[in-house]
Amino acid sequence: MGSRTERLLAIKRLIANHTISSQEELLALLEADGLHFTQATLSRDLKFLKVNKISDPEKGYVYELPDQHAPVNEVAESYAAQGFISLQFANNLGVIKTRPGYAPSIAALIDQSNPFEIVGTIAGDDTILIIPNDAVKPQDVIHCLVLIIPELKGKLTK
Amino acid sequence: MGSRTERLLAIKRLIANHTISSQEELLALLEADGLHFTQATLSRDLKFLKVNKISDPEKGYVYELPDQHAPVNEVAESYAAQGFISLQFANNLGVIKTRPGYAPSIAALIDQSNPFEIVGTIAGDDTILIIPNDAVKPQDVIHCLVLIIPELKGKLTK
DNA sequence: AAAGCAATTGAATAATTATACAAATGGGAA
DNA sequence: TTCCCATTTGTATAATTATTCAATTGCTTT
Repeated sequence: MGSRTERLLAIKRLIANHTISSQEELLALLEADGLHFTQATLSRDLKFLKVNKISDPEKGYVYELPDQHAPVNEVAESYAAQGFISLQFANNLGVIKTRPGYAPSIAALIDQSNPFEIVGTIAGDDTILIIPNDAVKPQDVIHCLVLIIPELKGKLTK
Repeated sequence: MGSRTERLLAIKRLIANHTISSQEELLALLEADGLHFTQATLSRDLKFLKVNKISDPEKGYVYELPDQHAPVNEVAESYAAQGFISLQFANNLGVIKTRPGYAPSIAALIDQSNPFEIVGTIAGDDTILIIPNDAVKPQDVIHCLVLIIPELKGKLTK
């Protein structure tokens, strides 16, 4: 079951919280989390996640998650954030309630950043259905949404 | 003389204008420009220039220049741009004239982004002296300043 | 359940990038 | 100039990352 997804989530979390400069190093952290696999797989995962390697004053180069925070203009983003009302989960499906008419624009933001955690969204007028990937838990979806629309931070209860 | 600097400038220019995914590839472009040296040197140069390698939909990963456009807040930037009057060169020294009192804040922006082309700046009240690196030509300094303060584009005559 | 197919993975290895070390180069100071 | 010292560079090699290929795993269909 969800082994690959679980691993991908762990990789994202580790890169977000640590300063890591090689696959070997990341591999060790994953081992410590009980996830056991090889460098070849990790190399493929990093490529899949579009992880970048950027200059770091301390460690030369370190891994960095791509900007989920898409290059969409900020106006669209704060407009969308304004329409957000709530997020709830039923099993692992997410349902966002918005002010009337806001659902499509918020869903568009999510679709554009296209995180692997979310397979797709369906927007009506004031409701969005979020379909998470296998083995992705509500908490992961929430984490993801905050990266996409920073304004949501705080509005999303755990 | 100025061979290293010339090479660094060429590397920046090539990375800015091409989509390059390996040192070997970059090396070939430099050869085409008449610059001849080895991969080891290139590796060191890329580290020196803090060039990043980021995910690219077409070529997997490609080199990207670091944001000279520093993480300073945009307010400071547009404020500074507003005070700019002119830039002139005497030999290879640059002199920026600003409205009274603006020199320090503009100089601070330049200092913060710390491009290798500029060794340092000295700001009075309405004048900034820009001291370029060996072999760096006015055109390179101009190119550099536009990256740091985009608002200057157009205001800077070649 | 068995067959078929696509997706995932590991082991081995290829390809790429970084570095140790020695040689060369480029200024100053005497 | 000559000596010294620091910087830069190439060669060879180490370290790191990507990929090939075969094996395995997971589903779907029959």
